[in-house]
Amino acid sequence: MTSNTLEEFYETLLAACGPQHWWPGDTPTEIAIGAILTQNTNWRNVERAIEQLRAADMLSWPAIHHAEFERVAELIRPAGYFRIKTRRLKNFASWLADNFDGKIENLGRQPLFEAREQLLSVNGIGPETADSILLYALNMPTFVVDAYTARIAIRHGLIDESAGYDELKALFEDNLPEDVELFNEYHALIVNVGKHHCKPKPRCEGCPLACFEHETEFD
DNA sequence: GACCAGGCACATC
DNA sequence: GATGTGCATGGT
Repeated sequence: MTSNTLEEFYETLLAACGPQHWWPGDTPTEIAIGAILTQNTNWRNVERAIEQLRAADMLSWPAIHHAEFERVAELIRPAGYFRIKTRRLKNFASWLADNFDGKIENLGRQPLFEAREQLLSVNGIGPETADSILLYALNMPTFVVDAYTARIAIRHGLIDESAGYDELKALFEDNLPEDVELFNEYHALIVNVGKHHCKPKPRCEGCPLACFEHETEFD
C-alpha cells in the first residue's frame, strides 16, 4: 500500500462524519470501566450500566474493589456478560490497588510499552481493551484495533485476511504520524462508520469508504 | 426469530 | 498454532 492510503481514508471519514470527540469529558476511571464493559457489547447497553454505577456512587475503583460481587453484577447487568465483567472489573480494581495505589493515572506515568505490557498481564484485559485504556483514558499514542478496523483493511486489500491484532495495529501506526488526537479520532470514525456499514455482511450503500469497489466477494 | 454488538479466556485437537 | 465455545443483555 502507499503510505498515505490510510491518511486519505481518515480525511474521507472526517469529511463524511465530522469529528466524533469520543470520551472527551469523562474521567480516566470512567473511561476504563467503559472499555471493559463494552467488550463485544453495544455501547447503549454500556451507558445504562455506567449510569447505574454512577447513581449508586460506585464509579470508582475503590468502590468496585470493596463492593460485594452481587452488588456490582446487579448494577452492570444491562451491559451483558455481567458475571464475567464483574470479575474483570474487580480483578482490575484489585490489581490497581496492589500496584498503582488504586489510581489509574499512575499507570500512565510509565513508558507506553511497559504500561501496555502490564495491562495485558491482567486477566480480562486483552489488546483492544488495553489500547482503549491507554489511548482514551491516559492519552498515550497507541492505535486501537477492533473488528471494524480489520474488516475495512481486509476489504480494501491493505492486509491479508489472516492478519492478527498486532499486525493491524502496526499497519496503522507505521503509516500514520504518532499523534494521540489523530489515533483517538481515527478509531472513533471507524467505529462510527462501522456501525452502519462494516457488518460481517457488509452494507455498502452510502459507505464513505465504498469497500465493495475493492472486494468482489464476501462470505 | 435471526443477527449483531467498540472481546477475552480457556479447552481441545 | 489454529479453531471452537461460553459468556448475556438489548436493539434492529
